[in-house]
Amino acid sequence: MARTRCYDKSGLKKGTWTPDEDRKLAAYVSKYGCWNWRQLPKFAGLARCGKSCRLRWLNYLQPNIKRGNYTKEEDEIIMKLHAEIGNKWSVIAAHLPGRSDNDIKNHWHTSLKKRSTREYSTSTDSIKRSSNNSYQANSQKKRRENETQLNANESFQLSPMQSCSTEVSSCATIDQNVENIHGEREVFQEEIFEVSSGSFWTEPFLVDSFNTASDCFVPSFDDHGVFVSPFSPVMSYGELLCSYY
DNA sequence: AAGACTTCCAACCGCCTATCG
DNA sequence: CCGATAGGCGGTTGGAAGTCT
Repeated sequence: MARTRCYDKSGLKKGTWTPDEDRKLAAYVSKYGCWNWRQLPKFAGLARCGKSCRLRWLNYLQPNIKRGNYTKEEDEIIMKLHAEIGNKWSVIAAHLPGRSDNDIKNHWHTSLKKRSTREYSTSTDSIKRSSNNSYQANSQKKRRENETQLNANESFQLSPMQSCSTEVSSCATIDQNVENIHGEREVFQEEIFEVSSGSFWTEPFLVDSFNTASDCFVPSFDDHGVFVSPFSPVMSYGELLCSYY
């Protein structure tokens, strides 16, 4: 399922994320937020590109992310929105709290697309019958699309999961105890990236300070070293990792 | 049992837009 | 205005896992 691990020309790692990388990223973003995705991996001790880190965080590591087990209601919402606005996965994701656009996209391509095609083919006859009203229907649909887009944008802005800045602020108010990750102190290859001298915004990430208390969300890990989300009611990242490792 | 084929999904890639100096 | 940089999005791919023959 996962891609093989390899390194690109600049020495950045590609492919499957290891539990260790997940811990580093989750711990860093939970504590400091995503202040700059391109610089972040450097400070988090990751040999990854910023985009890769961002994707990993948004799709798997961030709090209250849901995995698998789409409900009937969620399926219907996806089908309905897709029929209205097309492949606007981020907009659709804004209507499904806890679901990432990538996850929804995959779900669409793997199961809903076929279902949609089937339903479309069975309803073709009725569509033909109603073709006389197609012009009216189109203009109504366009209006709906605009409204949907506006609504989606509003909820997108309000969603704590979607914006970087809200991630930072919300993360900064949740309790942190990174020392409990894997039941041990996190040990990084790079002990200290730079001498600490000020606020987070000017201060490079001091990895060894994980054992200090702060107000961030803590990605906790159970005895087996798997991530346990304190938020997800459906499937924690720990459950996901359990299925892998 | 084993090879071929299919399904599923994590992750990458390239493009677009926004922001900043 | 323009170029550089960063974030975000949608399309696509690689490959493990499952199923079929």
